[in-house]
Amino acid sequence: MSAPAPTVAEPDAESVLAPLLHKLQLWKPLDAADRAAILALPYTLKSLPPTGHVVREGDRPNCSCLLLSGVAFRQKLTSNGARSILAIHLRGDVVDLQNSLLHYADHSVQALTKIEVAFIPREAIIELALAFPRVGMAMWYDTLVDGSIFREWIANNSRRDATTSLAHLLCEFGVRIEAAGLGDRLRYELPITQDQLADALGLTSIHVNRTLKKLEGLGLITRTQRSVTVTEWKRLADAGDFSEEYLHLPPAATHSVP
Amino acid sequence: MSAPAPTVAEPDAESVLAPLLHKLQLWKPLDAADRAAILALPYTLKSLPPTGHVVREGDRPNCSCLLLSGVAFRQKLTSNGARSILAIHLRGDVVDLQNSLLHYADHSVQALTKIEVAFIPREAIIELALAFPRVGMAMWYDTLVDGSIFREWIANNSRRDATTSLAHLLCEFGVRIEAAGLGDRLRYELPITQDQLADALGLTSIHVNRTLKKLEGLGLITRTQRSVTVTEWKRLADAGDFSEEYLHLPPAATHSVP
DNA sequence: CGCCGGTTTGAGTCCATTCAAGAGGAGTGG
DNA sequence: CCACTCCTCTTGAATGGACTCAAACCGGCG
Repeated sequence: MSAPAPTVAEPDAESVLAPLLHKLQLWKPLDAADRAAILALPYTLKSLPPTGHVVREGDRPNCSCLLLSGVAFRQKLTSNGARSILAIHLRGDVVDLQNSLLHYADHSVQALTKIEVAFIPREAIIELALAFPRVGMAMWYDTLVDGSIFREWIANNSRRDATTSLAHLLCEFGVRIEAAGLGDRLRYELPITQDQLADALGLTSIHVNRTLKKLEGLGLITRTQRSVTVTEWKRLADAGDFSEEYLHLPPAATHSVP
Repeated sequence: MSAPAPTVAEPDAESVLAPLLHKLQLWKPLDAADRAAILALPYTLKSLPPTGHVVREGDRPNCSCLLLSGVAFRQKLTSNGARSILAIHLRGDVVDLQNSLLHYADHSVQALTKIEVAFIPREAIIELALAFPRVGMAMWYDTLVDGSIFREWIANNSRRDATTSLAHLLCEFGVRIEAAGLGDRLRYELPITQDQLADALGLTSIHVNRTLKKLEGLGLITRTQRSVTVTEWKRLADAGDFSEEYLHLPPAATHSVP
């Protein structure tokens, strides 16, 4: 690990971990030393094709994994062979703090699209958190927000019908894509199959298909190949019982939508 | 909810916050200074009757809340008037880190039984985490484990049928009660109504009732008034697709069961 | 004793599933 | 450029697990 120098050590070193820095600063300001320490984290780059595994359930990983580009998801398998998708992750998300810090992977993390990731040794993260407590706090906050989204998913998959929960999920994607600077909540690309949507909602892909058509019929969304475009935000949010407080985004992270 | 005024440590201060210390040391060793700092946290005691609110959805709490005795739960309401129970908490759990640190309560926390809680000002927790990074790490770990349980609940409520998910939940209660030193996984008291079980599983109380009777008929459990006793651990765990890795308990925390 | 919250049971209904089959696109290789 | 294949999407019909509605049963408690 190199010393946190104010000058650029490597031309692109800073830019590679920049998404992490951006994410951690969403909630709490960090000073120059904090920022330098984050950017000085050691890492290994890797590229994975769709369905490639970042980590498998049951592994004992010793690296965390920062998602640099593309979309990834967490999943768990049940004994009856069904799959449950637990979370969807975008650029800047640290997708494997949980498994790495806890020493045991209670779920898998896989690429949804082609992704690029940076593997960061667990020990480096622990040292960072101990030496720079503000950074540790920031990562803790990130974990708290993840937990908030998990809670919303429990309610979404337990107490909302298919139409409502699908609309809700589409809203969440829109807001998070916007917050990550990857698009507009009103018009974003969603590179996810109906099969995967079904596993994220606890439904069957057949019913997801029918529900998508229903939302389309209601004029809330339009669809093209394997992607969904939201056309009526307000009505979709109402249909999905969606309000974004649970994402705990700072005001600056989202644009106001009339 | 208003902030209870921090009180000066009393003679029995150490024993009051001891459950917190015990919980935080489950995963990582802490040194004497760390332990002393935890026990020196300011707090206000409060007792709540069943259904009493620790925090309400939409509040902006400035205190976290440590559960000293009794059972509490987190819940969210959906627009159709349904309730989703997101977590059950036992002695030693810090039940409101999420809402307090994130400044906005995305869900409510309520007493299931009569409970005793210690309110701890948010600022004191933040200062503790910054001044004693190992303690900050320990709290972060605790949040990570909470997240792991949330994930399991997503899968449980999405991809398991009523019989399996109920059996799973009964197993989780048993292991956690045992780990908290409150009883034996083979024979524990469960002060929860079928209505509440239903809201935790995304079912109706009527169906929970029938499913409980089914498990009883299979000889996996026996029931008395408002409490459940597990009689056949192994078979219940099999029926519930349960393995306790997701609880991330240290080996010492659970007794081996033949 | 009579209320009251929780439990139990029955009968009918419905949302989502299963089963089955066809249509559409994207990529591959001849 | 055209098969050919694979994967996903789409649609229909029948089934089923969980729900709704409704009523009776309990046990604790004022």
